[in-house]
Amino acid sequence: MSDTKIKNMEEFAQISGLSRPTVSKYFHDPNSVRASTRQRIEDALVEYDYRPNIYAMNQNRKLTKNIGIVVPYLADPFFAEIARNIETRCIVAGYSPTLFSSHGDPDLERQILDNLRLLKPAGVLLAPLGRASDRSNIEAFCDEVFTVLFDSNLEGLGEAFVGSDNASFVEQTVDYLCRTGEPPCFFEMRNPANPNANKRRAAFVKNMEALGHEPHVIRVEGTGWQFEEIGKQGGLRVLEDNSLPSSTILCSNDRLAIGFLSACYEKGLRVGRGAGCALRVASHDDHPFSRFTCPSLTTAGHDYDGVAKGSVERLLKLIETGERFKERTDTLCEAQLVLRASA
Amino acid sequence: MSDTKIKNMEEFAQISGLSRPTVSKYFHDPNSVRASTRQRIEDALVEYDYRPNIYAMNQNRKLTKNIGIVVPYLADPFFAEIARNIETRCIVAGYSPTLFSSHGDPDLERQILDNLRLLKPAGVLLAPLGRASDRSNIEAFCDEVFTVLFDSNLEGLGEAFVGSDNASFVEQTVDYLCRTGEPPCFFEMRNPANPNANKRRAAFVKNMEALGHEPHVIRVEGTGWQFEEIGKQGGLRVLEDNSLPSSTILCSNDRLAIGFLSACYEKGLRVGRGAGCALRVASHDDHPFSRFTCPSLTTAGHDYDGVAKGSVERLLKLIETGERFKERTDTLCEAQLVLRASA
DNA sequence: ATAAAAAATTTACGCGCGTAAATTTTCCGA
DNA sequence: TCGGAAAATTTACGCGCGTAAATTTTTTAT
Repeated sequence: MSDTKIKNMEEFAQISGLSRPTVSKYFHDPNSVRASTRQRIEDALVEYDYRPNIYAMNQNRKLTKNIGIVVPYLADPFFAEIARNIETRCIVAGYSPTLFSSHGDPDLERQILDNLRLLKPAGVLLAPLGRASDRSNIEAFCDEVFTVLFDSNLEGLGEAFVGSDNASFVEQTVDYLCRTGEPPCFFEMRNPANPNANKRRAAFVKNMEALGHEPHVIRVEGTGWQFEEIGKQGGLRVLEDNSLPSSTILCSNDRLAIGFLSACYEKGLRVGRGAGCALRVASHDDHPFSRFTCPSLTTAGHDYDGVAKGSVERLLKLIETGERFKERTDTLCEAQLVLRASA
Repeated sequence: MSDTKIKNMEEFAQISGLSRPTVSKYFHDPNSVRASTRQRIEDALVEYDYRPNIYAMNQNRKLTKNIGIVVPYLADPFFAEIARNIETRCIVAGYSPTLFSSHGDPDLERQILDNLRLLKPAGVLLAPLGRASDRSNIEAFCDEVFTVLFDSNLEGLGEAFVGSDNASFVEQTVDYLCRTGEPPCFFEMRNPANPNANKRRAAFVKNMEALGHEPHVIRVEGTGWQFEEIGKQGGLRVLEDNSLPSSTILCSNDRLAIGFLSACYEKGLRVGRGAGCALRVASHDDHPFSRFTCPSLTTAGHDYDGVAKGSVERLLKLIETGERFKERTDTLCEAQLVLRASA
C-alpha cells in the first residue's frame, strides 16, 4: 500500500486513470460500471485507501443511506437486544443505521427527531415512548420522513407498525396458568407509559372472563422507567398487606416481575410450581435476564427476530419504492410461551 | 409560524434582512454577532424554522461538533448506563454524540472505527473490546482522531484513559469478606476478554496474600459476552463437583455473579450472611440489576459519574486546546462498597 | 466488416455552506 | 459633532461530490 495521501475523488480518479464521474458512479453502485473498470478502481483502492467524503456525498444525494433507529430506553436490555437485531439487519442491507435512545424523556425524544431531520435519513425506525410522546411532533416528523413504528403503537402515526401481539401473549399465559393451577391476578403499574400495557390488561380481563374467572388487577404506584424498582416496592406492599387475591401472579412485563420476585425473596416466599411454593409468578417479554432470575421466569416471549425483520422490511420497502403505502399496516408477531421454573 | 419553506441559508438571510456570512457567523456562535442582530435572527428563526444543512456545514468546517462513543456491548446494562451518562454530558457541552456498539465483535469494532473516520469527529470516547481488539487498527485510528479510552485500558493507546481502579474494587470486597467471615475464593472466566478481569484477579491474589490467606481462583470455561450464562453453567458445575474451596465466593463481575446466584438457587443453596445460609457471594461493578437479584448482591460499585465525567472532560480538553497531551494520563476512579444481602 | 445500440466517459454546472479580504455601516466616547 | 473602533456586509472563492447532457468508446447485431 502506497502512503500517498488522496485528498478527494478527483485525485483518486486521476491515479486510477479514470474520470471522477465514473468513480462516483462506482461508489454509488459498483455494478454500474464495466467489469474492467471496476477492477481498476478496486486495484487502486487497495493501493491508496481512499474513501469518499460522506458529507459531500449526502449533501447532494436526494436520499442518503442513513437509517435512524430510536428506542425509548436503551438501558433496558429488551430494547438493547431489539436494537442490536435491527441495526445488524440495516447494515446487511447496505444502510448506515444510527441508534438513539430517548432515555425515557419526551424532550429528548423530540430533540432526537429534530436532529434526525438534519441527517436526512432515508427512513426511521421508531419505538416511541408511548403516552408521554409528543404526538403532534411525531406526526410532523412522519410527514417528512418515512417512518415505521415498532414495539409501541401510536395509532395512525407512521407508514406502518410492527410489534408483538399483546393479546397472544396474555392468552397463552392466562391459558397456561389457569390450566395448571389457581387462576392468576394481574400485576401492573397504575399508569403505564407504554400502550402495550393497556392492551395486555384488556386481554387479561377478556381471557379471564372467557374462562369464567373473575379478573383481578393489582395496580402499583410509580412512574418512570425503573420498572424493577416499581415492581419490587409494589410487590413488598401487597405481600405485607396480604392483599393478593390469588397465589398466581401474572405480571404485565418481565421487568416488573424481576422486581416482584425480588420482593418475594425478601419476604421469604418460595416461588414456583412445586410443592412448598407459596406463589406462582409469570410474565411477558422474555427479557434477556429472565432466565437468570430466582426462580427462572416463566414468560411469553417476543419474537425478536420477527419484529426486527418485519419492521426493517417494511421500511426498506418504503425506501426502495420511494412512495408511501396505500394504507398503514399493522403487523403483529405471535408470542411464544417459555416455561421456566417460576410458574 | 409562517409556512414558507426556507431552502438554504441564503434565503433565510434574505428574509431576516441580513447577509449570509453574518447568519453563518451566528450559527457558529450566537454571541459573535451584535445583540440586535442576534435578536433579528432569532425572531426570524421562530417564524420560519430554518436549520442549516449539517452536511454542508461539516464539509467545510475544519472540525465538526461530532463525538463518537463506542462501547463493546450495549446489551450489557452497565455499558448502556455509562453510555447514557456520557452521551448526556456531551450534549450539555454542545456536541453531537453518536453511539456505537461493537456487539462483542472485533470485526464490527474495526468497521465502526472506519466509519467513524468518515464522520470527521472532533473526538472519540472508546471502550474497546479488550483482548479481542485489533490493536494496530485502534492505534492507527488514535493517530488520526483525538481518542480517550474508558473502562478498558489498552496500554499506550489513545491520549488518555479513564476507568475504575480495579485494585480498589477488590481490596474493598476482599477486606470486607475476610473481616466478616470465611476468606473468599475468586470466581472468573478462564479467558476473560476484558483487561479489567486480569487486574482484578491479580489484586485478589495480592490482597489475600497480604492478609495471610491462600488465594484460590476458580476459572470457568466459556467465551463471548453471555456472562450470566457462563456464570450459571460454571456455577452449576462447581456446585455439583463440590469443588468450592470456600463458602465465600467473590465473582469477578456482577454478571457472572447473577449467573452464579441463579445456579445456587437451582441447587437449593441459600446465599447470604445470615444463619442457614450455605454461601456468601459478592462481586464487582454494581450492575444496574444487582439490587434485584435474589438475594440482592453485595458488590463494589463503579463510580459511574466519575468515569463519565472524567473521560468527557479529558476529551473536551483535547478538542478545545486542539493539541495532544504531553503524556498519556490514566485516571482511576475509586470503587464504593455496596452492602446488600448476598454477603 | 459495419452500422446501430449500449455503455462508459467527459463536460459542465450546482449543492449549501465556510471563510478570508476588502469595504461599508454602526456604535461609542470625547 | 466627529473620529476611530467594532460590527456588519459585500465580494469572491473553494470544499468534495452528485448528476444531467453531450460525447466518445465499446459491444452487439447484421
